[in-house]
Amino acid sequence: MKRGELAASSGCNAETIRYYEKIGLLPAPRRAANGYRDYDERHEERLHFIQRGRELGFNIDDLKSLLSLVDRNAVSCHEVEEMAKQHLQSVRSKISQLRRMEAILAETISSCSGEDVPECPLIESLFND
Amino acid sequence: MKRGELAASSGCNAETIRYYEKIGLLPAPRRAANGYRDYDERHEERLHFIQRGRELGFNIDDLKSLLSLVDRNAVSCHEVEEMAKQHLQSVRSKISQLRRMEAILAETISSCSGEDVPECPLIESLFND
DNA sequence: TCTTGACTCTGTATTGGCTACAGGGTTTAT
DNA sequence: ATAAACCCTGTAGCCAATACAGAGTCAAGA
Repeated sequence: MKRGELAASSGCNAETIRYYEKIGLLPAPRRAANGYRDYDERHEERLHFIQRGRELGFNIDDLKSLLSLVDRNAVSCHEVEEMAKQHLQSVRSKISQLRRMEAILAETISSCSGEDVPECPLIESLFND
Repeated sequence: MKRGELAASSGCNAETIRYYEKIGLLPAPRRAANGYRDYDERHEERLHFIQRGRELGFNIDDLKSLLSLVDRNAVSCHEVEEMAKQHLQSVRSKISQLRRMEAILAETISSCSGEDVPECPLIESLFND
């Protein structure tokens, strides 16, 4: 499986795959005679893991730890749980931040006359605390 | 008002103030005899505007547009409303994405035994699906 | 008065997580 | 046979800051 094929099957950008290899997230695959990377299903699985993790907001270092746990073949459920809990907390705080933003935006928009007047409540809400 | 004072009064990092000037978001202030930047209340207000906007998730370009409307002294409420609406939409989509993450994380954590077993539901949920 | 520390100046490098490009080689389809 | 589409490498760029190096300036204490 060449890089472009893995990219297509995973939906991951082909350059990103090379990047993941460079930073040590995805192991370097064996090379075909022509020098092309040759991936197998294990790479596919691992890339999928990485993609899922990224979607869920784990950063590269988180994923390195998670994958090192996997690689040791001695996954301590407890360690993983701890990371996930911390992560859940940060997700929840992001949600509440965004909710505040949402409320303010929605409110100021609703108070907007939509006319060509110099008094725009949105602009004003940005100036005045 | 020197840079450090503006930084202290606004809570903005002093380097960030210089950065905002460099990218044309905050106008260059006049210089004191010693070459130090000398800010006035107008800079303070504008920086506050920028900070509020960034908090609300507007990016630098958004803020440039908003500030150019302000500077033209011809704020069209309608233009601003459009930007805010688009932005509100993106905020809402971020929220719903995070909600999904939250649900998956919460679910997998709750299915976690917490023991030192090699079958970790969280890890598995990242591999499978 | 001297000195020490805190500030300011400039330009540049670094961060994270990619993405894009330049300049070459190879494969595939027509 | 040739053109398009892929692959290789290394490097530069993106956003929104942040940090650092090396120099100048200022205010307070000994």
